Amino acid sequence: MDQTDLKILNILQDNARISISELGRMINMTGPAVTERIRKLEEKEVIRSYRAVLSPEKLGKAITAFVIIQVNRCDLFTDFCRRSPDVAEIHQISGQFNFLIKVVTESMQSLERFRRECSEFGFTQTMTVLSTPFDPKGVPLDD
Amino acid sequence: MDQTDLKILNILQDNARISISELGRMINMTGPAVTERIRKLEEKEVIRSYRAVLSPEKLGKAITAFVIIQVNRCDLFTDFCRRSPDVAEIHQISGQFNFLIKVVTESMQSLERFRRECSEFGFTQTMTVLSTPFDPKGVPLDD
DNA sequence: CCTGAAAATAGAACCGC
DNA sequence: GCGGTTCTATTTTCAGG
Repeated sequence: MDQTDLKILNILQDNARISISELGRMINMTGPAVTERIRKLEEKEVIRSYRAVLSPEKLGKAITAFVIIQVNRCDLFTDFCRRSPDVAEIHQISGQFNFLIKVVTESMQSLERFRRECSEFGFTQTMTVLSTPFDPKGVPLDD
Repeated sequence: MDQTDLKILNILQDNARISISELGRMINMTGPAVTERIRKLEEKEVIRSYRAVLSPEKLGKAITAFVIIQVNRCDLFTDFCRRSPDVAEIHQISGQFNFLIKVVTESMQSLERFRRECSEFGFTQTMTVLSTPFDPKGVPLDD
């Protein structure tokens, strides 16, 4: 894991669809050398995946919210979240509440429906997202 | 925005580095047709970006936490977050706390340092991530 | 890590529906 | 508008050094 790898990661983090040859040009390296480095970074799972980032609002999901919840049956709740199309992320956390989940859903109605389902598992608190000042950053890498 | 677009989005959401021709094969469409649809989806910003998803832990960022905070000077705080390398995400939220931020940082020490900096802006509460049962899902699209 | 040739792909122009 | 075809330039892959 050297400077070159960090450069590659920084570029792919910003533009996952760049061609290998253009990436190579940017860092003065030939295609095969870049390909091999990327292969190793994928193998070590430094790179986990390549994803297109979509706009939920333009796909009928107007509401984003974070729900924290205090549950007993952790496995059951995790399974419920895995199956729920409204759950985008789930994290087990320290503190009074033991899960924080990110919900992306159609409307306030569907959010409320979801929250009610959740309350079967424990006490919840909902924080609706009003705005997101800037797009999620990737992992900051200094090369 | 039809079934075909949804199929394309689903595929790119899962594998942003797939070749246009393979994508075309998967949905029985020629390359140029796929390219044109993707171009329009990018233009409409249904597709916002293509990103490589990296493992923070494998890049020296062992700790993830969510911090909620009650601030008065919103702009100042947002600028602070924009500049901080520890802030991965920021959301303005409803409720007692008005911001929720996702922090990805080296260690508990650096998290505590960050939290102290934050407390200049207002009352904070930190929820450290213990585990993430499953990787963030994309936007669920039924085609 | 580079080179070089073969295979695959992407992009542009154009056609028909 | 929509997608298909063809042709060319570029890219990717794989062998070998």
